[in-house]
Amino acid sequence: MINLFFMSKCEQCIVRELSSLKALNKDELLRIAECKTSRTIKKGEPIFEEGDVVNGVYCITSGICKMSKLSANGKDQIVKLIKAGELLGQRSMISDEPANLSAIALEDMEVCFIPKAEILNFFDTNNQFSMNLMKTICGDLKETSDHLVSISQKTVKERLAETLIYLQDNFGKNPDGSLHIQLSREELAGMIGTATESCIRLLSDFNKLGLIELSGKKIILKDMAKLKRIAD
Amino acid sequence: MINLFFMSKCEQCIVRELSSLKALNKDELLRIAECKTSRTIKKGEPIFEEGDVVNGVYCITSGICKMSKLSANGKDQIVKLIKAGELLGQRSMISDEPANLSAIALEDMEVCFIPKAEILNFFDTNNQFSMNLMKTICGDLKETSDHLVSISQKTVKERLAETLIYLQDNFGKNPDGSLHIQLSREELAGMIGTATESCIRLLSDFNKLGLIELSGKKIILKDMAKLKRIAD
DNA sequence: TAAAAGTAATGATAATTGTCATATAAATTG
DNA sequence: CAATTTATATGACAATTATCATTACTTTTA
Repeated sequence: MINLFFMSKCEQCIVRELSSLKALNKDELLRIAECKTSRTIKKGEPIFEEGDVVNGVYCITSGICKMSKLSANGKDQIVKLIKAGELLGQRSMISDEPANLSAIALEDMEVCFIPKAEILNFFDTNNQFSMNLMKTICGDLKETSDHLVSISQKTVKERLAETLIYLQDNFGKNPDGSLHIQLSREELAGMIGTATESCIRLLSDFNKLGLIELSGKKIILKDMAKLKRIAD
Repeated sequence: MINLFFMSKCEQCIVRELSSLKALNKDELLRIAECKTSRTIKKGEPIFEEGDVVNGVYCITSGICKMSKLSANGKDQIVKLIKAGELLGQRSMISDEPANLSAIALEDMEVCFIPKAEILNFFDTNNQFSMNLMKTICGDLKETSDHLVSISQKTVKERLAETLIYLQDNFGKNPDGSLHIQLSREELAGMIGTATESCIRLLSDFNKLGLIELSGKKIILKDMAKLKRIAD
């Protein structure tokens, strides 16, 4: 009865729908349900940090987190954002290395932890699963390469426009039209790779030009066409 | 007899020694030897270009190439360098997408092409091979993330020092002590993500400070300690 | 609710980096 | 080998971006 309960939970889980785990059959899901542990993470808290040994994979059931790295000058570069339905920690598990990036909650989160042994077992016995995992990581690699080229070749203004569009496209907007994802100015600066003040200044410029609207912490994209033109 | 000949060639191949292919057994190597095609690429020529459909994987038998992407402003960002012993085109093969980056020879190269069907077959039947491939791609992902943070957070001067050290550590030096890999100033600028003139200027500065020595196209690293300190 | 702490906004200024022009050196070609 | 092209180097200047200082606004905490 307890097993059925857990199994049903994993079966209906958003992570199962969206991630590599969709290749798992009922038996395999049952095994996960039996070994997984759930955790709640509060906004601002880490799931794991750079250098931690992560002996498994985290499934994001709800919430959003940032994957970032502290650089020598003390600034936090956000490499990637992760939302519900995705897995976390796959790379360091496969490479058998400590985490290269910190994962910190941007809102309250629910995550499930699946131990490494379980995942590696599926990797060996379920080709569709390993192929899915592989494709996910390849997708990450492409995204990161493109991000690298963008940071390297675009101006801060272009990157800000690009990032605002990215945030709306990937995390949606609230009923009032503002970006759903809540980033501080410092975090937004960390995403585009610039100083906080430069980021704030450009947001003000965009605001004055009517491209966006700022009300408190909320950002509303007003002129997508022009933003897209700036972003290239 | 012909098969034995080819098999022996693949068995002794540097790519077999160094890449994911080391997991293949004699039978599997024989199959590769039978289906592979070899090619010579001259310096400056592409193996494939951004957008090309690459229906397999290239083994680099000799030579070095750059993986780069043309950005909107016409500059070529070098994302990665690849040398003998490595595989090329794995990501786009697995993602089933056109190449995201161009691969262009920096010196004359010898490459072997292995069709996709063959590789995917090994992927399904040889767990060690798929694990190796996975680890390679995970390694690439880590490297690219770190490169991203470096480009985003370090100054051009820091990145130049870092890149010069990287080039010496990974591609060695000639008998006269100069960097073995031959990059034009434009390419070096494309690696560190800056304008060609800025790159040239900083090389001159490093030269005047005695950190490096420039003689023609050759670059000799003279003061590794100081270069490392600059690179952080 | 008032004080404190943190976050956002803006000005002033400095440092970094890019662009354009031009000179010099090296490589290629007829 | 001279002529042409290409790559490297440098100067002058402009644009972008960072840093530091200050103020205004929000949120948290006592």
